[in-house]
Amino acid sequence: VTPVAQGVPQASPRRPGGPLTPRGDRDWPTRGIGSRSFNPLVERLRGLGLSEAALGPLRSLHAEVRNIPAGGPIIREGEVAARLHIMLEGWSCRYTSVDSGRQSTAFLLPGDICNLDALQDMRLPYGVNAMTACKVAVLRIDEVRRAATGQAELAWALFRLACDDNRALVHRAACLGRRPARARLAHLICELQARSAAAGIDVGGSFMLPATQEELADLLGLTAVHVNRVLQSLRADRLVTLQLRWLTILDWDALATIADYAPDP
Amino acid sequence: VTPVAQGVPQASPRRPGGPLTPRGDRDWPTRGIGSRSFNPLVERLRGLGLSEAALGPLRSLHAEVRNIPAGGPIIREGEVAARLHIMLEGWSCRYTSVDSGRQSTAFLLPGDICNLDALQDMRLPYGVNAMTACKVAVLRIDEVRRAATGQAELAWALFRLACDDNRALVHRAACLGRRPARARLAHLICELQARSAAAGIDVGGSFMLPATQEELADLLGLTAVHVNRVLQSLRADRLVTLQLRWLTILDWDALATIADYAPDP
DNA sequence: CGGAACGTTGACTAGGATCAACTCAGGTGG
DNA sequence: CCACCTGAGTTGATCCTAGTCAACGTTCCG
Repeated sequence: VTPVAQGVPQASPRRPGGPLTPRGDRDWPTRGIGSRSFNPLVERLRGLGLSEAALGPLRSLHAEVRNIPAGGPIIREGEVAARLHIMLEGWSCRYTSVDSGRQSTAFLLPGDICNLDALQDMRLPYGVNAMTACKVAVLRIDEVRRAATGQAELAWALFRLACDDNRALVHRAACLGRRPARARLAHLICELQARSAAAGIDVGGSFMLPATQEELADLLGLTAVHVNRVLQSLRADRLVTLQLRWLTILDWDALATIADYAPDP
Repeated sequence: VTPVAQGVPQASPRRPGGPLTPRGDRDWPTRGIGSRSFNPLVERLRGLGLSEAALGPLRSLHAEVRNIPAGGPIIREGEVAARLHIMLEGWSCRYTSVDSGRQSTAFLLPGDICNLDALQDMRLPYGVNAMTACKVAVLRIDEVRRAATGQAELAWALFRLACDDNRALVHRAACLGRRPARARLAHLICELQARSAAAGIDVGGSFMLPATQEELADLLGLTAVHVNRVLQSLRADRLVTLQLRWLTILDWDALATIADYAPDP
């Protein structure tokens, strides 16, 4: 075997210490319940320009906060979800199992609602898994429904959120169906960079990417091995750096070109 | 060339006469406007169990009816859509263009709303094309918005519709990302059969499938050539028949097994 | 120390794309 | 009426992207 000199720093899978909880802890018996009386759904909707008056009925709702260790389930697939889950901290992914593995349909970041459609039908066609240690707000669906009853502005805002989800899915489907692996990965990187920046958790062109290569593969409709290879090629082309679960974009323009990435304004 | 005896009746692309308008007419100058004062949105929402009282505000809306010839555009991609489109007759497809061709995200049948999310953002990331001659109801978005203002039950129903769309998209993404061509096609056939049956436009195991192989390919994330081959293999296995744009399922169980199809109850 | 999880790399395979040719039916225009 | 064109379907040959299988390195952890 030739001692390949890549020229680009290789990824070292484990960071010595950092913001990310190690993946090893697959023991999630303790989901610490730190219940307070604050409500992230209110914050999320306020961000959409909802009036304080419209938010009123939600205020009284009690949100439980759950801590889920990395790798733990937030929502089990096929579960009848009696609760609405909202990401507070950490990353998770929404996935659907098919015969040959799983397909992720979204990465969920702080502020994202895991199972919005459970308000309409509690039988979910997907599961949600924590990719890092997560803090998740949990509200009882029946309570949310009750609070929303007769609240037109609120219902309209939820409709809005569902439409947003919709667009993201349309986009993802288009990528999965018609784009080669390199473009898909490049696009994902651009997208996550933008989302991290929007969430204010990036650091000048760099951001934390806690996903395993296998988790990336699940989202991209590829295998982990192939994600690895494509990633290597992006590294070789000096487009990105990924080490210690921290991704840096070296050449945004080139990457965006490959990705055919267009941020929506 | 050997005169291959397939044993299975080959598809003959053109039916002599039937319900389907020929694809040839790519001349859509005349979009006959037969405006009446009826409202399909009301019908669609009533189907969801909305009360008559809640439907009231929508009743006054004026719906225009447009006739679109086969192949014509219902909504142009990238258009800023000032109108909501609802399928009345015929089939259309919602697609998104990407560098290498187009990806369809849904086939739209009578009753389906083409661009529900336009109520939230009129800049659409997709277009809609008529696959057969279509009759489409058209409502002005600003009017619908105005009529919906303050109507909680109505907004909630729209939210519901968006969530339904959402599930379909999640499912499609999973298929695109993780299933081989044969399973995708088989699944699509099962799905369309079910939708046709639900719409009451099937005839005992058979239904009209007006889509071109290229249009199927766009939805399935394949090429037309490959769709053809897979279709041939399904025919050879005596699972389906497709001729004159009329599809018959010969062995539902086998097909559903290949497709891993599970109808939602 | 041994095992688990993750990343990396190589060799090989296969599913689907690409390119190209040909058929067939319908429509058009000379 | 026929020549020609177009759109759709079919088929073969070939290529290539991505999957599969396998081995190995590393780090972390019990």
